[in-house]
Amino acid sequence: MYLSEKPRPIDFYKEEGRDMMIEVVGNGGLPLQQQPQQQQPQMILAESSGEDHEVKAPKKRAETWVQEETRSLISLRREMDSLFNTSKSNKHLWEQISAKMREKGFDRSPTMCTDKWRNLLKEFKKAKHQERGSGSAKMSYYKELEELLRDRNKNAAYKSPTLSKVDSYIQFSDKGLEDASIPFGSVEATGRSTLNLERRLDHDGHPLAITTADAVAASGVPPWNWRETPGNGGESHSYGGRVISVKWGEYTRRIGIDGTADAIKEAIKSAFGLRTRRAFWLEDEDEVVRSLDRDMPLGNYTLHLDEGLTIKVCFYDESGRIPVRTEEKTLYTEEDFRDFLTRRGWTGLRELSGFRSVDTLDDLRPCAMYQGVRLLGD
DNA sequence: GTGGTGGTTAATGTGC
DNA sequence: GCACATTAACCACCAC
Repeated sequence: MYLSEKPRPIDFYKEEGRDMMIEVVGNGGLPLQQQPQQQQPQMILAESSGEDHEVKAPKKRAETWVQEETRSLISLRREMDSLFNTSKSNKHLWEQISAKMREKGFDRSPTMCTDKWRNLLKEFKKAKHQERGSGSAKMSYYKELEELLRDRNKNAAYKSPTLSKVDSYIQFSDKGLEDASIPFGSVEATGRSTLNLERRLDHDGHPLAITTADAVAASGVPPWNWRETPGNGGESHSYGGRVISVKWGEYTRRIGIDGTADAIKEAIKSAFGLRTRRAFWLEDEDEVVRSLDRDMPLGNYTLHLDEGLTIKVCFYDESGRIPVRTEEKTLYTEEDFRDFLTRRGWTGLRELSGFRSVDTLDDLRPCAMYQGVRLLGD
């Protein structure tokens, strides 16, 4: 299940010189990221002994990062923060972060991760200067950044030439946003926000157009992509329909269930900012999995996300005989699997121990090592 | 050469 | 359709 209705992010992998490129797998596979057909760039391929092919492309924005992506990035960057400052080059670290992002279902190249991180820091600083102590919504985006920077400050071993500059921004603490129960998202202190999805649903006459927004508003925490807009920040509507409480980790959301099953799913996805393909389900307090429908019992539910199936994939050089690198890949759906194969120009996988060929997700074995299988003649 | 940073450009979203 | 806001992507500069 892919939870975004938007087209996949256009990932112009940029390796050197900040030129836009398309990542090409080293063993001659198809580009990992492909251009939409309607906007095919002029390709200027630069062969470099079996390495990446560079592709110049007109500037094209990738899909805007959603909350879950941004939080993953911050989390990963935070985990590796100590490594960043002991290394001359951080390139490989960003590659690791990018790889982990992909494992989570987010196609973001190292450069995209780097740029996002830089832009986040810039926004963070800008917001602090402009909205010092205002308790604005934007500040809550950066609570985790603030914590990271504060951690750095505490860490005496950490020495960065830019630390002093960064630190000049982290003395600020927005008390209105210190509440750890507010996990993420843009929080307008006085009211509710609107969501892109909300408006889209509304225009489509979707039965959950109001339910989704109001159920989330009831939690007081709109999803990451919600924007504050003039005219909707003052009033707080209470939702009068059937509402369940859904818990995911430490986060709890109230979800309106007066719509169809699909609408309820959308509401859950919106409320938690879910954008990956991972399947999910709800269990009640007796750990009974409940189907989503308007007649489901009211009460408290726990959200469970599919853990996926992780395999190892060994990539070979153009001769197909010399292993070049190994990647871990987590797959959630058959569609995920097919997409993974298609991007590399593979028709299936072959298990290295036993040489069993696999072309469906169900036949994959967790943690097993595979190599790509191409069509004969390719 | 690389990373950090500030500033800028431009694609895209949003409101009217 | 236009104006404006947001933000991904890019550039230039500096420090090391």
